[in-house]
Amino acid sequence: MSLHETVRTTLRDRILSGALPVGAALPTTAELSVEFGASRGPVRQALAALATEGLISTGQGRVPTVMRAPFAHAIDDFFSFSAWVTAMGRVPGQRTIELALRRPPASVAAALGVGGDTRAVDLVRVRSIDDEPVMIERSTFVEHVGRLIFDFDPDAGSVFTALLDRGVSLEHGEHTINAVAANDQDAAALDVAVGTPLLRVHRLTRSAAGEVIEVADDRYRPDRASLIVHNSRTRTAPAPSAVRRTTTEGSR
Amino acid sequence: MSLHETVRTTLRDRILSGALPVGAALPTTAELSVEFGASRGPVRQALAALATEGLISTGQGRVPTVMRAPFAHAIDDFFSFSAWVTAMGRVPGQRTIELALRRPPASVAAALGVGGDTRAVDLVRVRSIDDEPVMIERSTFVEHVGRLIFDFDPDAGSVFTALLDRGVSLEHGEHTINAVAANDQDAAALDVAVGTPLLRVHRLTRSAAGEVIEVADDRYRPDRASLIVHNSRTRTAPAPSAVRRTTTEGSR
DNA sequence: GAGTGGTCTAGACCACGTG
DNA sequence: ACGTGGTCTAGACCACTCA
Repeated sequence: MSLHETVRTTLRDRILSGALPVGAALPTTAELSVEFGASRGPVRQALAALATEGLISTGQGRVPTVMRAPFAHAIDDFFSFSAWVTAMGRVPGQRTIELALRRPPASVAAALGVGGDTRAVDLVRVRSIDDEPVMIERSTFVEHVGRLIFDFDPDAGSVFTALLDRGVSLEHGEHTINAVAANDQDAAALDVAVGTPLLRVHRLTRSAAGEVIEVADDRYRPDRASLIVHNSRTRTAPAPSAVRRTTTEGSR
Repeated sequence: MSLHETVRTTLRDRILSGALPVGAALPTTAELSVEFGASRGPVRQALAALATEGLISTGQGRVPTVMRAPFAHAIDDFFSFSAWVTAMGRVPGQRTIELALRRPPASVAAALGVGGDTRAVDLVRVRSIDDEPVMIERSTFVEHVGRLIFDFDPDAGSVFTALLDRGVSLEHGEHTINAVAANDQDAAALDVAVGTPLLRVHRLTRSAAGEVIEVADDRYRPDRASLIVHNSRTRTAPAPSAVRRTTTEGSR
């Protein structure tokens, strides 16, 4: 692990453990440099990361202060339902409704960046926490990645990590969030009435090279799951939070 | 503007203008250093920021590549409805339904971190784009900030920027996102039927010092607005995206 | 005014991807 | 093998906060 990662995870652990309670001041960058045997560069990199996580508050001339404790130390688990649930100490579950290789509708093909006559792999699953259904996930993968799913059991665990293990690059996510009424399939899968408001997340997953790998439509029972987004004003941070708001009706 | 900010905004403008089309390779850090007369430090800081914005894709040994064009150059406008709409070239509007100084319910008082007998300022507004209602916003401010709102017209424009101008520190936002059915007031304000699914964003705004300034409940018509969240896997970036997912039923 | 974080430089080494 | 980005150092200056 690189030096700035060590500093970052160490400090996060101290906040999580209560050694650094909410409101407490962190050591100065100079002190941290001595403690970790590092120069100020890596230390500041670690603090900047914690600031954009929303754990600490920084500012010129001000001593960094603990703002809140992390739910868990997981961060980028946005990508993996299983990792997210596991990090919370709950038990994730999944039941596959459908796994098929077929020609996607034109809109999905366009999102995937493939021609209309190219086949793709559809995967529909119900995801659960402690055996209670929480989300219905409709994914479409580009063919060369989707074919890998036929080689393992999607009910066994995380498709995301299984694909990573097979060398698939899944680096960037673009999530468009809004609300929809449950349709017949949603209602049956999530055990709610038709028309119940659901939290809908439309996901576009890209490789490191920028190629679209997956297009997905996830629908959550809002009484069982929410999304939390933290952000700080740009100000001085090396990297801003990656949040943007948009209208649906073709804003550009 | 600091050097890394100059590099960042310049590159973003080039992507937005099409000078750097999607898929194009950016100049190497060495070349950018020469161009801007900077060392690699600020250049890398700028590239890292663009990567967490989701505009470019980076990686060890790989040349940074343009992934997508920004909707607009606005970034942290998550905080300001007016700034967001304006950045899209639309016309924001607002109509105040209520502005009152009163004792908040216990749950809100707790979120604000004040005692149950302390008064706070409630502000309920309908926000619109091009005269079409898009969102109903129910805010509660701590008293010493909320009192400032009585000094200006909340229908005139952005309360957010007006408060900033008066020296109020609004730095961190924590947004919890889910879906709800429209109640009577929602339905009337947004011109939808009662029970229509709405996108609900519960917002906690904090000062730089970590004090809670505002608690808000924003409800969007999902056919007119969505949220977009970009994130990349932690990997090498100096700062991760600040996104987290959570269950609603008291996960911690 | 003292001390803090924010910024920048110049140089170095390493890990990785591409040709 | 080469060039790339990723990381780190040592030192410097500035802007800001706080006592």
